[in-house]
Amino acid sequence: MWVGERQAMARAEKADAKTPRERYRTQVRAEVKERAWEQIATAGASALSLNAIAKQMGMSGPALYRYFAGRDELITELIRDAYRSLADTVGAVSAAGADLAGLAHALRAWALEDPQRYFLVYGTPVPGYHAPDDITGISNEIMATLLDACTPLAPDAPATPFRTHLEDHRAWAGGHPAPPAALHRALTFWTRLHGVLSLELAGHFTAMGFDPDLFFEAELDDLPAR
Amino acid sequence: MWVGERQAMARAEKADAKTPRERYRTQVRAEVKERAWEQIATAGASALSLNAIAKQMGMSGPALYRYFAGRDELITELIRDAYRSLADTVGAVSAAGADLAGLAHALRAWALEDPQRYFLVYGTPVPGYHAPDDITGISNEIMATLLDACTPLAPDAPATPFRTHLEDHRAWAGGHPAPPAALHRALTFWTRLHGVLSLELAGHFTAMGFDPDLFFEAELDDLPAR
DNA sequence: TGTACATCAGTGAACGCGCGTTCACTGATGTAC
DNA sequence: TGTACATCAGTGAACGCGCGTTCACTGATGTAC
Repeated sequence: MWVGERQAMARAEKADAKTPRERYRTQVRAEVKERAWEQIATAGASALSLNAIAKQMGMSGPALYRYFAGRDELITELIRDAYRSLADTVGAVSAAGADLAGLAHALRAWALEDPQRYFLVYGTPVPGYHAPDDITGISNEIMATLLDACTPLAPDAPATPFRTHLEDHRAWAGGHPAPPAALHRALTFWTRLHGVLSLELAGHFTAMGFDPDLFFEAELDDLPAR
Repeated sequence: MWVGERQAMARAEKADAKTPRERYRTQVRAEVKERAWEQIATAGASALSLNAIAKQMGMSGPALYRYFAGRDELITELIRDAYRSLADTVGAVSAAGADLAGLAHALRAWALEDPQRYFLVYGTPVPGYHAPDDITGISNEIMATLLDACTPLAPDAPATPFRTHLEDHRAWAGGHPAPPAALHRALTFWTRLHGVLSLELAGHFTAMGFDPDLFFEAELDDLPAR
């Protein structure tokens, strides 16, 4: 899409509280991110380049500095959006009354939709990089959804060393009233699904020959006290 | 016993009976890799740079081309070494008679020793990169060790859809005579431990407050028919 | 309503950087007679 | 044993590249009177 066309589209949009310039800004920002995701999907997050995005959009490199303070801000924004998207996805499914299995399928669908987006959230960390604080909030939101789904299950689960440990270390639950067994179940749900999913997304199953869907389903059936 | 031991012996033989120049060569190659690992641990694999390594060793950049055809060959070699190290670690523990829990602890220790090395094997894949074929062999070796450990357990496990599916899709087991339930158990062992481990290594537990050791132990206790 | 001014998107040139990689060359080490 | 030659490690200059980022500037768009 070339520059004039974008401007024309922004002008054509009506009935918004925003000024045309503001609408144009958000639109360009969105397209920059769009191209960024494409680039990440193609060559990985470490290959993301502002200049390449600009070229792809038919603009010069420095133009993007009107929209992002720099490469780091763009990446941070993408990570934030990824978390946000996951939290929304899982939150919507939960609000629609899904059980744990429903959450699991939603999570898997979200991951398969864009594997590199999943890895931006749960993949190999870059040593030294620390995500901004507000992302912790979104992360807690996701956890809260899991806890909601786990709380009604098996309230009389037996105590174990880890569960009693969790009674004293439940800060991460952010005040959620889930019993220790539910906390444990949420953690297990999270880590086990991440285990299957990340290996599947990384392609470790492709050469092995079995059906990832069936394996995922089997792992779901084994979730404790589903 | 298995193929791995003979290969290890062959490698040990190869290190013998070398001319001084050959010994020097292997020594420099080893130091290059050493620095490479340090660099990866510090800034991640995508930041690995031949010139930086050379500078760190007090040589000029082009000197390294005596030892490696280029950056790609070095990275491939590092990945191979990582797989090799994991296969040897897990193979040695198995040869010493460890059970599944023993394997799990060895795996975790190996991962914690150098998280970025773990991620080089099981972390975010770089789109487009394909590991050379001989790595598949090492990967199979690791799987074989897991299968060895899983085979004697619960030979009369009930059939499930996935287990019957595995009966027809067991090529990845490389002719290993494990029954379907053992194949399933090996896969589950692998993915579940990867789930806990990779999230721990990526630092997702640190802000949560609970003790990763206890969680790992709890996950081990939940392994089916341990 | 038209005019004057302010705002802002986008450009092109430029800077400095570090990268991977090649090449012709020097000097040291090993080898054969 | 010493001498002549071959091998090989390492250097420094150089190439081309793409990156992030800054800067002064042009033109278009919005705003106030």
